[in-house]
Amino acid sequence: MSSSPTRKRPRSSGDQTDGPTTSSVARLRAASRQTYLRSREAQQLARLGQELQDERALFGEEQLSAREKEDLRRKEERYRLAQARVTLGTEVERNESERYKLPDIDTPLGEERPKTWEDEIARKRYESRPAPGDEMARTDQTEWEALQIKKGKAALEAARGNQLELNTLVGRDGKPLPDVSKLLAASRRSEDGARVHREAEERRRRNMINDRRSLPMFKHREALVDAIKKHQVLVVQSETGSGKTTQIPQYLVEEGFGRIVCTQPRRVAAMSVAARVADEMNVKLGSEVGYSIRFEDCTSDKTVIKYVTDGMLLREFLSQPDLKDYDVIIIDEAHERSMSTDIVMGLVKDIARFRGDDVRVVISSATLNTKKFSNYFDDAPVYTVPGRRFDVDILYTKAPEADYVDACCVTVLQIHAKEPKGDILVFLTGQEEIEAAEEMLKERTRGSGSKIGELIIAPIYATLPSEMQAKIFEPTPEGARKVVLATNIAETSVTIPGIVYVIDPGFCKQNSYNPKTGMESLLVVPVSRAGAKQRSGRAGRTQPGKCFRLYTKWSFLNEMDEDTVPELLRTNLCQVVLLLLSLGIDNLIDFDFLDAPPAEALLRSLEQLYALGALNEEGKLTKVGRRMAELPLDPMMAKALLASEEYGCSEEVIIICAMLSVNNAIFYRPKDKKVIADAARAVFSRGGGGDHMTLLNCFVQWRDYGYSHQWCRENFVQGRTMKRARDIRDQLDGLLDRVEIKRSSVGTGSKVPILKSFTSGFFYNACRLQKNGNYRTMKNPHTIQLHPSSCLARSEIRPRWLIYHELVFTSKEYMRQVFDIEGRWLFEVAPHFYGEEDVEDTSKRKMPKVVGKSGGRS
DNA sequence: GAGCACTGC
Repeated sequence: MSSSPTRKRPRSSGDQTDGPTTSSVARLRAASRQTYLRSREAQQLARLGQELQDERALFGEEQLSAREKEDLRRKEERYRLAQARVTLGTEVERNESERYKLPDIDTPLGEERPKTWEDEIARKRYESRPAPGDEMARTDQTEWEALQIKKGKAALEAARGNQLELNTLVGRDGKPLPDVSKLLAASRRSEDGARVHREAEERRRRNMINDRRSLPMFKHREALVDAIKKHQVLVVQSETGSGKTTQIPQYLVEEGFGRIVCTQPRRVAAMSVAARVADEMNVKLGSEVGYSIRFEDCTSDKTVIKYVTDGMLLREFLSQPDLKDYDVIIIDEAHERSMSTDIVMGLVKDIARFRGDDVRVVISSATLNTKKFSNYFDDAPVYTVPGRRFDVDILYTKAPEADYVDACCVTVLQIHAKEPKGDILVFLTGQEEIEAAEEMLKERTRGSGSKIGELIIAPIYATLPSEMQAKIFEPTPEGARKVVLATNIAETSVTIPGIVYVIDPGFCKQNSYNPKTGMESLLVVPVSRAGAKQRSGRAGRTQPGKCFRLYTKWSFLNEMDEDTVPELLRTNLCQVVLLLLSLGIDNLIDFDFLDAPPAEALLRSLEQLYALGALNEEGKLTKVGRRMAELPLDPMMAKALLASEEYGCSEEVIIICAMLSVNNAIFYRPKDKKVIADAARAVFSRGGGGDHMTLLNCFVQWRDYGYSHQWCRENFVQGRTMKRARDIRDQLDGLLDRVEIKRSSVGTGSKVPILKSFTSGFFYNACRLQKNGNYRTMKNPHTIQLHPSSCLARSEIRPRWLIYHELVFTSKEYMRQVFDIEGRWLFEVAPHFYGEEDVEDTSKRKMPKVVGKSGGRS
């Protein structure tokens, strides 16, 4: 239709600054998708039934392996249950008494309540945590992380093209094999086993040594070590698969360098790389080689190579501003430009000057744009090591695509029909699109099952429960093809084996922060050229691949940004500013950032910190500020926690802070069980107090049930997320002494002190009900909506005053995580911020005036 | 009356 090469899309990056303008095409698309999704829900059950029939018809019982049979049986059971549920359907409320309930655990006073199997599991899990430093310390990680490590190892091997190693991690039946260490333990039971194991172990070691020697990095060993000896700061540029992360630290140790720290942007990477290096060096993980991540320090006095998350290293600056414990600091994956990496680089640049020849710095990046890093570090030399990856054919469309979800499905089907064997990875922006694409693909492959091979559809996004995420790692059966529908989680965080084709529509959801309004926006924007390259690279990990870009080459060259805007330039800086101040960096405007954030964002952060009492009039850190900086929380939450001491409810407040820290991923809401899931959730909201008390009730109930996984399933709560909240709660609990907060609890039924504590931290986020039913913020008057996920969005009564946890612009300007307060609390907790006249109950006096005026307002 | 990319301490 149009000859112009612009692509139709819901919102382009240009719209961001123009405010919430939506093109009519996008509106229509959104509307039709809504309708589609609604009708889809009704079809869901019928489809499951159909699926079962198909499966029975396609593969008779005799062709199935034991595992597939088991799967089928489960599916049938699920179908039976789902059908039974539908007949109950909307009568859930009334039939409450007939539904399955957890056994009553109330017991007479003074009696210990009987141990249920959940308790037993919780206890075992707890007790089985190995001490730090244990071999292959698989400590208190979630299944997801355990899986990730396996995957990380497999990916590492796959990147080296070593099929043998891969097979030792994933068996032929697709089940991940147990750890080497577990195999070892098992085989030790017999003499024979011990011999078999020894031989296998020797073979494995020989292979590993050969592997190390065959890495591209190996040829550069001497030159690289020399360069590091010669130059204080060295930038190493190399593609993934060259072995830089695992090899450089080993080379340095072999050459007699002292203690080495290497940062990683992700926890799992730090753990899996450390495990790999310990294995290669034939030492116990946690001894000479270790890792340190939040909740888990797996290092010892002997540790010479330590892998840490960049956020962790940032925290280390607090206790050791010159990092004198380390002789070499390696900043890996610098090209990702995570917020912590950027700050760490700024601080490392500083200590490099301060410490002089006593420290070595290596910046490691995968992009070609290493010039920037080099310039930043006073023209440090760049050492380039070629990577080892396979060619990827890049294909563009001739004309822009109007509906990229549809275009993705068409491309998938084309690949499936015409291209040789190999799995497909599709990048979409979010859960909604992934679900829509999944449906579309299922619809279109229905009935063609026998003509072309089976198409296995596997979605993956961060909030998908871990059991379902595991599907993407299952090997594709012979004759079938797997298509993975992913968010940008698959760009960096997750590596999926066997991908040969990548489909890239060129969009992703990106968060950006507006310091003026304090609003975050989560909008669909075009990816950068660097992002597109990253995506296409996912096709060439194990063999040559193809990448289908659903946009024109012209768009790629002319419309896309070179690089993704660094995170530091599009986030709320309060926490960063507080950290830098507590490191004694007072003049933030002059701090040497790789890319300096807008001065406005810095000023707004300083203003907020001042309002919270973290700074005094001179902009110097106060005692309150120093205590706040100790807490791994957003300053507002940190303030709420400090205030909780006064209100005698620190126990409750740390729970809520922990629950707020895990991102909106607590309540799971399957499409086909919305009603039940919502009902389960509503129970936690009884007793009022908004979303904050809902979160507290949820956690407390989970705890009362022995942190049971079964309880989570019953209540549509994500166990993985709760586990994380518990870890954060425990960490905060451990920090209470350090920031001198007494443990205190208000017990049940008393919510006012808790809400007042949060008001002390979040008074800036107060808003008031307008006559037209909307809410308007107190500062920077602005009309905002209650997010539909809030428990208050459903209630009949609209509270006069609300405080929100965060403001996010998606389709509208929404406040998320909200609780109701009394206006006078604002004056009570923040008299420096609100006048008495701001918060007095003006309903009687001013109402007529407001009514008269409200017609012409936004 | 209607919705949540991804990390990290």
